[in-house]
Amino acid sequence: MPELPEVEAVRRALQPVMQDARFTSVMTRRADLRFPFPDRFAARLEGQMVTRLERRGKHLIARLSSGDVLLMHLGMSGSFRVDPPLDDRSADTSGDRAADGRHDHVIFRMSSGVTITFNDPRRFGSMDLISGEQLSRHATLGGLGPEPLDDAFDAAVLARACAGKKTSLKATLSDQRVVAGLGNIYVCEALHRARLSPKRRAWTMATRAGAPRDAARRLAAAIKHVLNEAIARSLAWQQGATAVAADAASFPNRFRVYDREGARCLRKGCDGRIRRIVQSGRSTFYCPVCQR
DNA sequence: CATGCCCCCTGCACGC
DNA sequence: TGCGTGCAGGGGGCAT
Repeated sequence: MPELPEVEAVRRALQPVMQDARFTSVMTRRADLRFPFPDRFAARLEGQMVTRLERRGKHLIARLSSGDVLLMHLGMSGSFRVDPPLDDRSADTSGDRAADGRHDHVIFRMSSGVTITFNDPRRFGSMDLISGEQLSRHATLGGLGPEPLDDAFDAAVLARACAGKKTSLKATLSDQRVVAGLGNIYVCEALHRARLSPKRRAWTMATRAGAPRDAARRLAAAIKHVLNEAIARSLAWQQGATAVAADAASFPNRFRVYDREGARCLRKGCDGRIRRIVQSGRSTFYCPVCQR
């Protein structure tokens, strides 16, 4: 389930092979992912150079020399695979890669000779091609909240976003309009690190007498911490893998609460056990002892 | 507007 | 061993 850290790791892996390279050929192997590919998708990409590969929340944004913008989303199961030019490949390519080509939906051949393949079993991912003009008033991207790793995102910003919100902290942090890029896993992790209950009402983070409460400070810091840590881990893992992986949950033992129902809380001095509840139809993992 | 819920889809962990 | 069932979740859309 790629969230911000995994998408950022994918961006960094793709950047050297995509940026400043042209699309030599583009092949889609079905008519849609989450929604249909736009008209003339391949034709509009071919011959264009990627001038920048950016990330916003969980979205990948490739700016093209034509002025168009290629928007990519990994959904829940999307990943990219980078294959070197044919004559550079070793004879034995069996083994390490997710060899199932059944879900290879898009194949980019770049002017550098590399092939970039988008694989997505569940097809919750998407690709869209829009003009730069459309990008500036894109409903979803335009509505995204701040980037949590930017300096501009701090306790005061978070507190302001929480002001007046009657919903839970879990639902609030999962809302991409509040802060961009968090998903189920890192919301759980950040709340645990900040010692805040996922059930707590969001408005309790709001400023008091103009200053952010301690809880808001802890939460903003915890969000940054868990994301930075996860990015480092994703990058480290990538080094040893052929696939540009995007499945956070496939890393064993990397979470302190997520998917640890019934296990001991890992906070030093806490003897709680991790509980699983359902909020907005999704699993929440937390420690009822140290998270208040 | 805010909020909650359903749905899309497939792989996988279960239970029998 | 094989089959059925239910669950996982990002985000868009819709009902309340």
